[in-house]
Amino acid sequence: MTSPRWLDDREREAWVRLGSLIQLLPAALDTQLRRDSDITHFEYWVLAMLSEAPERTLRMTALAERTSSTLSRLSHVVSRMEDRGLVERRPCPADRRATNATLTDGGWQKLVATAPGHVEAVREYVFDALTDDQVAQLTEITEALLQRVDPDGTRTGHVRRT
Amino acid sequence: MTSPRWLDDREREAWVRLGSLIQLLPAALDTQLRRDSDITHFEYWVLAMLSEAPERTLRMTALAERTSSTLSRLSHVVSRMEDRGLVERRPCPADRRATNATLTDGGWQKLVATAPGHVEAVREYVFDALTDDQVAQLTEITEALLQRVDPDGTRTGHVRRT
DNA sequence: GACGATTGGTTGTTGTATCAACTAAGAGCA
DNA sequence: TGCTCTTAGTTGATACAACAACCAATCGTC
Repeated sequence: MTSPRWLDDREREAWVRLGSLIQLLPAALDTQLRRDSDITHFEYWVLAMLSEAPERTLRMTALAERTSSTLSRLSHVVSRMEDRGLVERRPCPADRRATNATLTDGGWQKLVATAPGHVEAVREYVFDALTDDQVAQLTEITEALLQRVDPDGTRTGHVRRT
Repeated sequence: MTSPRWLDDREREAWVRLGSLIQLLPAALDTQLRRDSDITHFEYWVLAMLSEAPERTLRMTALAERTSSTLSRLSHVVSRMEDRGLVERRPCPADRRATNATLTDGGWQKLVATAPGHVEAVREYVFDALTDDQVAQLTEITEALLQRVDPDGTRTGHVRRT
C-alpha cells in the first residue's frame, strides 16, 4: 500500500479536517435554509446571483457559472423554482438557442425574507470563528484550490482573481 | 435588504470562494473515484476508516463519527457495500443493540487498489497548490470552523484537537 | 449556401441523501 | 420487578444530483 507520494502527517491532519468540513458545512447551511425558508442552499445562490444581475436576469449559462453548477443541474432546479413562482424563464431574443432566467417579485421577496437569517448563519459558522488574518488566508487558500479544481474557470469565472 | 451584520467586502470574497469550493471539491473527488474505482468519495472514507481500525472493525456509531455522517446515511451505504462484498456486518456480542462493521478481504483489496490514485488526486487538487504555511493555516481554519459547525464533536470527535 | 462542429439547453434514468418513523436492547430508578 | 428514558441501528418515502442522450440554433468554412 505504498504510494509514490503519500500524505505526510501535517497534510493528513489538514485533509481529514477539510474532509469533515466539506461534508458538514453544506449540510449545516442547507438545514438552516430548509428549516427557516424552505429552500436549499443551492436555490439560495440562484436567488442571490439573479438579484445582483442587471434586470435581475441572467442567461442560464452565466447563472450556471455563478452558482458553480452544471447546466443540467441548474435546469432541473430552475424548473422547480419556476413552478414555485420564484423565477421566470424566457427565450433570449438575441440568441435563440439561449434562455434568460429572471427573478420574479416573489423570488425577490423570498430572498429579502431569507437573507438576514442566512447571513447570520454564515457568520456563526464561518466568520465569527476566524480572525481577520485568517479570513485573508482563507481567501488565498480557496483561490489556490479553485485554480486546481476548475483550472479553466468555466465554473468559477466570476470569482477568479486576474 | 439591510441586515444587522452584513458581510463586508473581504468576507464576501472569502465566502464566494468557499462556496464554490465546497460545491466543486467534493464533486471532483467523487468523479475521480467513480471513474477509476467505481466507488463514491464517502465509500472511500468508509473503507479507509475501517482499514485503520483494530481488527479492521468498528461499531456503526464510531464509523459514523469518523466519516462525519449520520447513522442513517451510513446504514444505507454500508448495506450497499455489504451487497458488493466490501464490508461485513455482525451483531456486537458485548452490546446486543450494536453492530460491528468489518472490512472484508475484498474491501481491503479495493482500498489498496484505489488509494494511490485517490491520494494523487488529493495532492493535485489540494496540497500541491499550497505552501507549507498554507497547509498549517488550513488546519487552523478548518479546526475553527468545525468547532462551530459541530460544537459537541459528535460528528468529528476523532479529529478534534484537545 | 450547405455541411459538420459547437454551443445552449432540456429531459429521463438511476443512484444517493435526508427525514421521520420505527424496533429493539440497555440504563436508571422507584 | 416493572416503568420510563436513552442509545443503537434500520427502513421506507420523498427529494435531489449526476450522467448521458437528446434537440435545436448558430458558427465556421469550403
